Amino acid sequence: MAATAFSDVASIDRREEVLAAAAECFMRRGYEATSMDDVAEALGATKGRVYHHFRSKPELFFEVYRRAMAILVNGAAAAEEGGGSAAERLERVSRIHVLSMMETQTFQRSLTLGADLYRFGNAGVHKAVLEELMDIRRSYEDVFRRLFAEGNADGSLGPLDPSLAMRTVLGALNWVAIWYSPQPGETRAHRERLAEDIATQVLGGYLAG
Amino acid sequence: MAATAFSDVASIDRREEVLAAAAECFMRRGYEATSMDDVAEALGATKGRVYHHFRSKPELFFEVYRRAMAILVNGAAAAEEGGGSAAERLERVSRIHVLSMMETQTFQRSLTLGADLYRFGNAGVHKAVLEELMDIRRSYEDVFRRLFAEGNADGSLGPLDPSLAMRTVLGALNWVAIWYSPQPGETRAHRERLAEDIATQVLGGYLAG
DNA sequence: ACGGGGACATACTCAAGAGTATGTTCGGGC
DNA sequence: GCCCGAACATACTCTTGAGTATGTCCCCGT
Repeated sequence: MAATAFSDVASIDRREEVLAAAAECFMRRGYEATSMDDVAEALGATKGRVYHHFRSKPELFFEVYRRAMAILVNGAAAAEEGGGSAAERLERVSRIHVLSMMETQTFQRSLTLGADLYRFGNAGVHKAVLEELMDIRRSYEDVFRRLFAEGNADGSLGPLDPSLAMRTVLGALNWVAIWYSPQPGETRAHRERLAEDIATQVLGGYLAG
Repeated sequence: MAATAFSDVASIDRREEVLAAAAECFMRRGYEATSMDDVAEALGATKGRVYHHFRSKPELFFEVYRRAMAILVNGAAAAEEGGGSAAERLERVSRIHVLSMMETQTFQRSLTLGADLYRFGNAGVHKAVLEELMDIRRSYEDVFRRLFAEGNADGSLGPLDPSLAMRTVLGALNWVAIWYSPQPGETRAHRERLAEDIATQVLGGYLAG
């Protein structure tokens, strides 16, 4: 049983490798431009391995997307636990968000690709799954919307339209995944510092003044 | 001669139609997923027409990109002419930027696609052209960088890192092209009002204060 | 009125890529 | 020691799509 469990873990790791390679490829070439052979080549393997773990290209992509969203949702939940004013919680959530953009960049990039895919997804990709993915996205965005509304109520944030504020703030934060490129010799402390700077600057205009 | 000139104008318009259709397709499906047949179908024509005006798919895309950048560059130049403090000019440039994101959304979306293409552009697409396009982009970003630096000097903007500020602000502004969807019955006045709101909110955190 | 070229349409070629069908290997349970 | 299934690799099929080659229409100058 222990051996079986160990084997399962190893198996999961192998699947994880495929997922990570796929995220890398999707980030570099986009969804359509990425071939299953590309993913396999990034693994030093062949298509057989990829198709062994994932039924199809859309399913592979959806898993990458789900993983990316899970990272964000878990991060936000952890950041909200500490309590404090809406502004304080918003600041923590934003910092973790930026940190995720930097440290799991390849996965996070797939979020934009997924949104594009949904916007006018042609046939082939299952509408239902995309709908589900967009729901996850929306509920995550609601975290920000709610925090802005709360800040409006508790006075820690200035008067504003929560939806518009959410969009501009998330825009600035998400953009990090686009321009950020990890520097050689960079430590986690560097990234945390950068994330703090960015969050502070971005939220500066929304604080109660 | 007048007839010839008139004919040229008509000819240019026909080319322009292809360009606009291509921008629409690139926005909806992305670069790779867009086929030349898609563009033709959007025109109610065939590939023959597309290839008559543009040598290849990359060249077609590059033209869309160049057009998008030209709109931004011209807008920024016009917005800067009025003079005033760095903060005032920055506010005007930002407003026009957002307005362009909304009103020429299909073209503006290609900018992100182009950047992605450059990041790890595989063979086929000419590296030299992409390099040129990125130079245009960089010089446009320099407008913002310079305005932040000026604002730092003239005291109209708070102390900040111009490069980081440029990235966060442009992130928030560019994101508009991603979520914005024109509403039926929407007028230009609505968009100008929205652009003003967005620019004001985004820049709020950077003003001297 | 006619010859030529611009502005397309039609009909191909050829390669790439998604998905499949069928080996092959190798470790663990009996 | 044998067998079986997980975890791949190999070798196909079949469609899609970029690019090309060629035909057609029509307007414009001479």
